[in-house]
Amino acid sequence: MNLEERKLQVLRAVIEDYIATEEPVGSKALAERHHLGVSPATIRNDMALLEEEGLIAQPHTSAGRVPTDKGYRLFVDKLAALKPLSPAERKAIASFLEGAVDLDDVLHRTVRLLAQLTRQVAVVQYPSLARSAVRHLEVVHLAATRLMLVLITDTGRVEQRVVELPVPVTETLVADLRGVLNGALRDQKLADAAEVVTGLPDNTAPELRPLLTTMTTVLLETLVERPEERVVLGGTANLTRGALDFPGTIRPVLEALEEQVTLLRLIGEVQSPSRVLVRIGEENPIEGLRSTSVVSVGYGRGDQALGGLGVLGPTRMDYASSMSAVAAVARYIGQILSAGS
Amino acid sequence: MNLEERKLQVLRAVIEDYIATEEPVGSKALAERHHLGVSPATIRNDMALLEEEGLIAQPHTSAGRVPTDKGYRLFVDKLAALKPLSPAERKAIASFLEGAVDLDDVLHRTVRLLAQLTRQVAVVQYPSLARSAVRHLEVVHLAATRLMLVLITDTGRVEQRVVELPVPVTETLVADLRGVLNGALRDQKLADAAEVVTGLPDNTAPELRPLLTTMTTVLLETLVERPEERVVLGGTANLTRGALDFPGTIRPVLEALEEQVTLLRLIGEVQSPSRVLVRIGEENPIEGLRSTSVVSVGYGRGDQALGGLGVLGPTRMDYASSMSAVAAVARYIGQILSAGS
DNA sequence: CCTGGCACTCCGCACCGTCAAGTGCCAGCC
DNA sequence: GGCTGGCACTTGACGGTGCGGAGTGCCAGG
Repeated sequence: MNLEERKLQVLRAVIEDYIATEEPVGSKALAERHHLGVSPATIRNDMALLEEEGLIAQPHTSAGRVPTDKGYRLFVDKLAALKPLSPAERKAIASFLEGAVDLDDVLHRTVRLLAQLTRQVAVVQYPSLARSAVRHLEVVHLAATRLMLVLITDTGRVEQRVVELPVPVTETLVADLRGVLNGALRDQKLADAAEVVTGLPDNTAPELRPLLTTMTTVLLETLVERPEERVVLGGTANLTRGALDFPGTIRPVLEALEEQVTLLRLIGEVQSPSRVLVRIGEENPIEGLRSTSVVSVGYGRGDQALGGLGVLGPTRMDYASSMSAVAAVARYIGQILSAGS
Repeated sequence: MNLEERKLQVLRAVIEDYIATEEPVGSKALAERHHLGVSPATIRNDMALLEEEGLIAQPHTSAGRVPTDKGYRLFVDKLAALKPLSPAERKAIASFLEGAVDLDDVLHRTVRLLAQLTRQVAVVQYPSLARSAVRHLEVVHLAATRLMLVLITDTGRVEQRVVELPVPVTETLVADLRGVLNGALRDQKLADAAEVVTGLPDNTAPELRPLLTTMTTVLLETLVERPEERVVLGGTANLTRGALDFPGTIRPVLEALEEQVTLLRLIGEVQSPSRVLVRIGEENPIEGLRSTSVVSVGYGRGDQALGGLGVLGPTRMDYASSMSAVAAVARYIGQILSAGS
């Protein structure tokens, strides 16, 4: 085995031991636990080289080595073999998710499952409204001047909005409205809905127009221009495990996790369902999460991403397991949402 | 001022100082900061008596005194004057909550508001389904053998459930069903819905019966027998403040907060909207929350409780402020839900 | 019944020496 | 050239020690 190769082996060994023990790892321990076939002294030389390259670092002179973000990055890119899930884990996924009664239920179960599987903080995004299609649009006549618009998507999301009208409307008018809206929007992607909707009032019977204009305004505003993206969070108790323990470190993380928008940036950015994205420490876009890593992936039907999900933990985490768990769960969710519920 | 009276003053002073400083408070400090008109020596005697009664305790010999759960209890019952909110706080409440577009939005804003106001963990329960009334019941014809039941309550909750049918149904049949269900259930309390619903199939046209039976089963099962009570949680980052800092203490709390059922027990138990309930440390029904206190109250329309909300923090918390904040927010929510949205 | 004084207790902190782990470097060896 | 054992050096962790301060309980006197 040549030098380059062995250096990588050493890096892998350092990372694996560090993940297992949470303590800086020294040359002697490495030589014992991994059969690299060379002496501690040689390993020391290799480590010195790795340190020069910025892949590992010492907390202080004469302590063991600790992987740097850059080291983890190399590890994830080149060295981490995807760890297939154990049969027990596969079974856990299946049994955990079956029996969910609706979308809320599916996603809440998912987040718990992920948190349990990876022993980390889990985040799951609701299927993006923009990328869902309209399955049905219901208009409910709550009162003379008050309607409720209920949007049901093909991913099972149900969004509602109350609309106050300037003038009273009759039940038959509402029925007409319902017909027009459904006819125009059914099976349309919400992303495409904007133009369909704006053109609507021009092509309909005059008596419907004022009403239709009001409704389309609401539709546009609440569902298209400012689509409500939601996320579910779970497993925060896992933050108290491990090196993130002392309070100064946990705090900014908890604060960041309270912001919906932050979470969305974390896992909601467009990403393909097939590629797991790993953000390590400083690579993270969000201040306060610079000491954590995020493993995320999109889920969806086929190659089309409907939303994202992922886990968050200390940079010192088991990337291989997390990546495969996240990928597996995303596949399941994709299937469930395709089956329709 | 007689002895009994002064002892209580001393207790109050101990609690106030302890809350402010988070450190055991000694006789000398008390004599200086509060003008009790007696010397430290006298206060020492009083403190010895208070300690005998179990109201305060010393962490160790020759340290200052710390209030016990029992001490806090007495304080809350007898000594804590309700602290009226500052105008700034009132304004914050109003501006925070106005502009909410739907129930989800109202409750999410509420939980953030409470967390911010009290600088503690906040919990808000969705209006109980059982105690809400049906405003509208929509049946959506998704596919030949698949219907979606959408329940809209007078508190703004929208619950949906997909129902698979054994046989295909026509659109007109669905319309009839919708009519029957709405006619029977509109404005009924969900708690009373069970008997109304069970009697339905007997009194309708024969062609509707099988369908109606299926639907009523679902209705009963999902909405009446197992009504989904939901809660929103916020401000967990506040746990990292103060004496709850070291990780061993924070962990069980975070774990307890992850359980929906636990949260429900915490604030969802029937409680009148007018009486603020305070549970101090060991009084808490939930293992893992024995080092925290919970301040909760019901909110609703008039005297009828629709749900609960509250805050959770270390036993060493500002009970007076928390109680008034919780009460004030509950009043607001009650109003908003009564106004209807 | 309150007060000042006093002896006592105990924690927190700083200091210190020892220990073990780990390193870098060097000379020697294959 | 590359690996190895040996060795001197550095440094944090740990346990013991001593001191100062805060706080107490008790007592005698007003």
